[in-house]
Amino acid sequence: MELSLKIKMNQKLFLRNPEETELGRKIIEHSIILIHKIGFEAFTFKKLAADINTTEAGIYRYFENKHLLLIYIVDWYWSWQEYRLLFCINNIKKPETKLRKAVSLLSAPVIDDLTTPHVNENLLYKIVMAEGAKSYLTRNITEYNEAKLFKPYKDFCGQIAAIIKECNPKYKFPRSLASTIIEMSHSLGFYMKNLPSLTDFGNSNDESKIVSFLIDMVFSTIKND
Amino acid sequence: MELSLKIKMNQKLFLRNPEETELGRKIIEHSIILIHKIGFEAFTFKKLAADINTTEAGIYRYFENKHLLLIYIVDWYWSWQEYRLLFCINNIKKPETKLRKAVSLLSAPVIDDLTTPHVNENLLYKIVMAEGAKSYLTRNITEYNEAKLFKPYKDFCGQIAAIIKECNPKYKFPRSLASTIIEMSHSLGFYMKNLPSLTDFGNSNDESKIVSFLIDMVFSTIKND
DNA sequence: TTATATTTAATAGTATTACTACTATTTAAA
DNA sequence: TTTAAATAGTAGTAATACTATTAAATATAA
Repeated sequence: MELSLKIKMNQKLFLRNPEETELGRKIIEHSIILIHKIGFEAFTFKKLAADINTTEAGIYRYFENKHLLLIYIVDWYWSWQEYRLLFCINNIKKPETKLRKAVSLLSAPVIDDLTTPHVNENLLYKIVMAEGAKSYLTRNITEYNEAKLFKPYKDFCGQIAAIIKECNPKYKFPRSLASTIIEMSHSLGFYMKNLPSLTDFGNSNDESKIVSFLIDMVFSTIKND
Repeated sequence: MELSLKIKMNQKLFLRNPEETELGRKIIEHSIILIHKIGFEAFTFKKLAADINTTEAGIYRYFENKHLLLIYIVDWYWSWQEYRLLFCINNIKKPETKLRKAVSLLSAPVIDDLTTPHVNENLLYKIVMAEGAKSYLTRNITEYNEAKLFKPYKDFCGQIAAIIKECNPKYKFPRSLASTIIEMSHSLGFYMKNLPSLTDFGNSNDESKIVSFLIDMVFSTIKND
């Protein structure tokens, strides 16, 4: 069986849909590789153009600027994570088990999903960890939010919040706890590698410790009622 | 009584100490005002120079680039918060009370500290909320970390972790929990204003709800042993 | 088929940014 | 008073983030 996964993206992210042409797909594929390699600050459309044998203007026909391209790939990531989450908790009845799986999913290092040929999820995971916050830390946040550009992240947060509410319908702060889990699963992964003294894990590179910390915190919090 | 608070900053942050000259203090004062006004991305040394009647090159004599200036003011903020924390928990014996005070300190909106004439702490608090993560989300993180540029943030985290350990010496993840509190007190404040559906507070602008959420989470977590 | 739109792409520009090098001026020391 | 050290200003440059113009390819209509 050969599957190919396609995620429908918000039209306001691009001038022309990169999914629809060979050049567009190459832009996505190589922007992930290049941002991972040199970082978002040093990343330019000119360098990307050189990598895929097109011109700077060629890329501007797809994306208005590099920030919207970042939001595009970050949105793609959260949509993919939501799909993965729903897939992996399907048929599970116990909400506690679902929550445990969700936390593991977020903290475990990602391996490349072969149903998406032009997206390397492992690199994308690292980009979201190191640059993801920059997608919403912008002066345009209100405008972008009104255009629903942060919907995938919010939807994912909503899914986790719903599971938390299943575990304890009386718990007062399901959304805040959900964003805490999501945010910290990535932040602690970043800290562990770069600023290990902000964690209790050294730079052990052992993500299972992040899972232990978060699971303990989450279940203590929602059971304490 | 007239007090004047001075924080000793890491020498590697600057080429010439901005605390020591009138121009230097103006650079700090107006960079805070300008970054708050137009955001870190749009902020340039040229615009700052125009604001304080000097030249671009004049500012380059103090700071190598705008990113190091950002780290400077963010470092200043965390050093100041640590000083505030130690001041406000002084003479308090019960570690639980200390922890409660610490969380409130982090989430409450800051008012200008008059002992620091050239720093507007209220604006600085907003900058750290909206741009603070950019100080360490950089390709130079390893180099900067080796130069101890993130020490003030780590020290602050260490103080909170120590209080957590006082509350429950057996708790396994004091540092991770400390960074969670610090990170989320700011993130949730930002979300509440900009992406309210990621919280349970609407855009009520009521920071006391963040405090309730965090206090409940922290004490549930450390007591559950 | 030919003429004419329409789409697509490459070239060559511009304003701004992030610096650096050089020159002039002021201040301080010998 | 001379000289040197510190400070400030001017004028550049390479790169960035775009935009406007022009050229080529493709599709459609007469």
